[in-house]
Amino acid sequence: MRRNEDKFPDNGFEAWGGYMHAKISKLEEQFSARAGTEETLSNIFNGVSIYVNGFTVPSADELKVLMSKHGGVYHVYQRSDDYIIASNLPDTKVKNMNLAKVVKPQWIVESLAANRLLDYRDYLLYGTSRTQKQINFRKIIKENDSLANDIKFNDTKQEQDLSEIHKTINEPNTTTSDQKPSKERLDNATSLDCQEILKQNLGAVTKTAADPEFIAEFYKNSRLHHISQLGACFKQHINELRENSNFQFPAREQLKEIILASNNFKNLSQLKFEKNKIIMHIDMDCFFVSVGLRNRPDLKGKPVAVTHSKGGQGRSKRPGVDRDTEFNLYKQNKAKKLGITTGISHDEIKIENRVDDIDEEDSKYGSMSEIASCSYEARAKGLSNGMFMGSALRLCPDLQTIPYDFDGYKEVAYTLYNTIAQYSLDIEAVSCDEMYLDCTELLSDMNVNVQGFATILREEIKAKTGCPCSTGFGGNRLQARLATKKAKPDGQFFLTEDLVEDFMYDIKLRDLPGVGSQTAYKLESLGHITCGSLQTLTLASLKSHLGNKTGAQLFEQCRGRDPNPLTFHTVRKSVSAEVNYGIRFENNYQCLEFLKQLSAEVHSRMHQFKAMGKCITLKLMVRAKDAPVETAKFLGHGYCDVINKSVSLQTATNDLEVITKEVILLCKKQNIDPTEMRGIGIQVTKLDYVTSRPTVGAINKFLFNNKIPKAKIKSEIKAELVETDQRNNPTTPTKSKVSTSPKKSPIISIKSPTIRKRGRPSKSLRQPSNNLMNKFLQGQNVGRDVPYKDPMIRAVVKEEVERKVEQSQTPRGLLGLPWNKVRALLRAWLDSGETPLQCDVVMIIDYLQEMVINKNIEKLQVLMNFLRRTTRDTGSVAWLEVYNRISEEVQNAMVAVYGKKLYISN
DNA sequence: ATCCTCCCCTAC
DNA sequence: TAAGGTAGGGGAGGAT
Repeated sequence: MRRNEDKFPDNGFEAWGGYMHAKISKLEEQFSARAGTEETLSNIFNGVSIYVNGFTVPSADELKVLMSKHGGVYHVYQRSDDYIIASNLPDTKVKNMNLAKVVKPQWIVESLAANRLLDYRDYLLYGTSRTQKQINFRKIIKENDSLANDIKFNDTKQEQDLSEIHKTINEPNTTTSDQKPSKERLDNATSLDCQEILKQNLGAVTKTAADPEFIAEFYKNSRLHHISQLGACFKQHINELRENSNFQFPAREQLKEIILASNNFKNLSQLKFEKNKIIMHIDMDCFFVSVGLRNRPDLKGKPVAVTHSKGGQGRSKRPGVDRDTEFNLYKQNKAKKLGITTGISHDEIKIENRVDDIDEEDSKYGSMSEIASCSYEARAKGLSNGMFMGSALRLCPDLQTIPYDFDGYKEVAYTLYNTIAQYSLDIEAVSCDEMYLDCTELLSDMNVNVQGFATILREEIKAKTGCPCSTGFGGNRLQARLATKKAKPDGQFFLTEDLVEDFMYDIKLRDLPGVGSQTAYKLESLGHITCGSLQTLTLASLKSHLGNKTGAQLFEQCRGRDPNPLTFHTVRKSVSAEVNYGIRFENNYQCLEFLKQLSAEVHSRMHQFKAMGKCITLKLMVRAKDAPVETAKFLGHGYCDVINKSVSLQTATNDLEVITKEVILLCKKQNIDPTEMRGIGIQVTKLDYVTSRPTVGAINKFLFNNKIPKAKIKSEIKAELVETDQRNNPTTPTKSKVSTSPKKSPIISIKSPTIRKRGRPSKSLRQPSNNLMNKFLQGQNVGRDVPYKDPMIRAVVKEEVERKVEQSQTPRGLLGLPWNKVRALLRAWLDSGETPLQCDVVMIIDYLQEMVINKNIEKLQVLMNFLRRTTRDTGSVAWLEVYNRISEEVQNAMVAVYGKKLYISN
């Protein structure tokens, strides 16, 4: 029995042990009861279980009946081995699901028609057909055509080449066992393409970054890449759920009913009203392992690790490898740094720790594959995530390894998030397997106590995903998180207010979020290991040792306090891609090609997030002077110097050519021998957001070709902001010329959702408070009788203004241009006869709304009249639509600002 | 004072 | 063999 349960003896929730099972079996009982009334007609679907996702034809109910009549199983909750029947899935779902078993309902229908179970793979919703592999094979050739300058394939030629390649591959004695295939083989190949294909299919050559397929291959296998991508993905998912939700949660009602219906559960009702906030932290237990064990129940209870390595001995030593020298460099560097400053890089400590774990002789040639996740049984033997397999095997010779299952992680994470989302959307996504939930409102609404809710939720998650999780509760995010740590594995813990002080006293500083090895080391050298001990330090002292912010944060944290609220909506601030593995160039050409590819990767991500950026940073890892050329870890980066160089553009861009050009320029400036490079990264910051395709619209072209002096724009924007700020601060006298109703002005910088639902600025303004704003604006007839006296609203206003000031440091779109210039631009745009682009329209709307907000009504009238006349003159329907939309949005802005539409005279 | 660049640190 | 990514917070120190 875990300690935390001892602290909370019988409060009835043990009875919940079977809650999910009860719920599921009840639903399934109903199903079989109903199904049982019909006789079984066939056994076509014997051994097949389905889960229906969304609207289908036949409907879920019909499918249910069909399954039961023909020997199959219908699940109300999705289980891991279910076929998922769906006719279409929303984009977000598609992104987050393992699509390998998402099947069209036709599969069922046609199987019935054929009176046998057809191959589901022919009915995959997003399927790659079974012949896909061959198609890909040809595609490689086509894609690489540009490289094969002189040789063009026609179809027949392709066939010949392919069969030749197959022949080559299949001849046993031609496969080389060396690191490289024999030179002659490559020279005999008919083209560069064939060489590539040969290399790939022989598997004899390991891909390095010089290979055009390397980035894709690397990312496909990189755990860190997946962790990072999934995390971002679920943050976005929550953003979207919140934007599209009506904040009704049917699961709550369901739960309430079950609670009411059952005597067993009555004592779960919340007896007292919890007046403080209750934050819940949910974290899956050793996530990767748990997901992997779903298919390997035989390994449950054993020490298990997820890794690329198969667990066998590492290969024999490669020539040139000198682990001692390399590890010593890390150690020396650490010592050197410690002598001069307390700062030590994360990486070195990480490596150093690993080195410490390794018995020199034993592990000199052990596998350097990293452990992504290990089970609690393995942890008991001293293993930890990130450890090398070599040292892990030494500590735990019977360690079982299982491979990665990235699709599985995604699927489970998706199920996890959607399960929680049935109860509340006050979720802060931390990563694919971890989140915070503000359940204050939820608990009082459902009239359930904390432990009861935790039990229900954990049961439900386990039932749906097959994976255990732990949850912690507390008055703030820090407490919730520490509670989870105590609860693990597969437990729950409520850190109540009265326990906090004692609880914090023994918490290790290293266990505080934000305190990593470096900070912990510094604190340790100050003589502090635990929170209790650190509480004796003064705020000033902490600040002087760790910096202002970090010091202040730690001061609060070691007392169990955490002023940071949950953030439900996230706005991305940078986009980057980096590869520090497999970087081995032979010449400048390969390096350049790689830079181009990596730029394309960043560009495509920017495109995906609709982001434009102003600042481009290139990060290079270069072999340090004394480091061995051959790294200890196969194709690793080894001991390196790191260089960061950035360039600030005048205008935000999402243009691939611009990015590539700047990146190459930055790289060339460093003048580094490409053969010494070990890692490359590209980051884009100072983001702006667009709604359009990255197509350069007419206005963008205009802006791009007519570079506006930075200083000028900056000063104009600053002036504008000062003005806005003043108007929005009730205590500051307003300077507006057209002040129709001064008391209403504070609300105006908040653009109503209808005004700001598109366009880049809306993104930055759409913050957690937006929901509040939404409700407020919808419920209150904005502009009539402005209730900004409400302190809550005022706080929101202030927040929005501050954010606006912060976001508007950079000029964007048309803002900052004089109105007559915009008029000229509009004319040129209309005259050009080009189809209006969404991004341009949004920019115009932004500009005009800005005029409304600035009460620049006269100039606005001129522009609107001009726009109306010229639109009429063009006689274009597309333009008429554009005009109508612009007009509508401007009117909306007027309602928000003045409380009424101002009709612009002709 | 405030901003910018180049780091470092942390988290998953 | 092996797949050492990525985003955000923050600090030091120089430029303005």
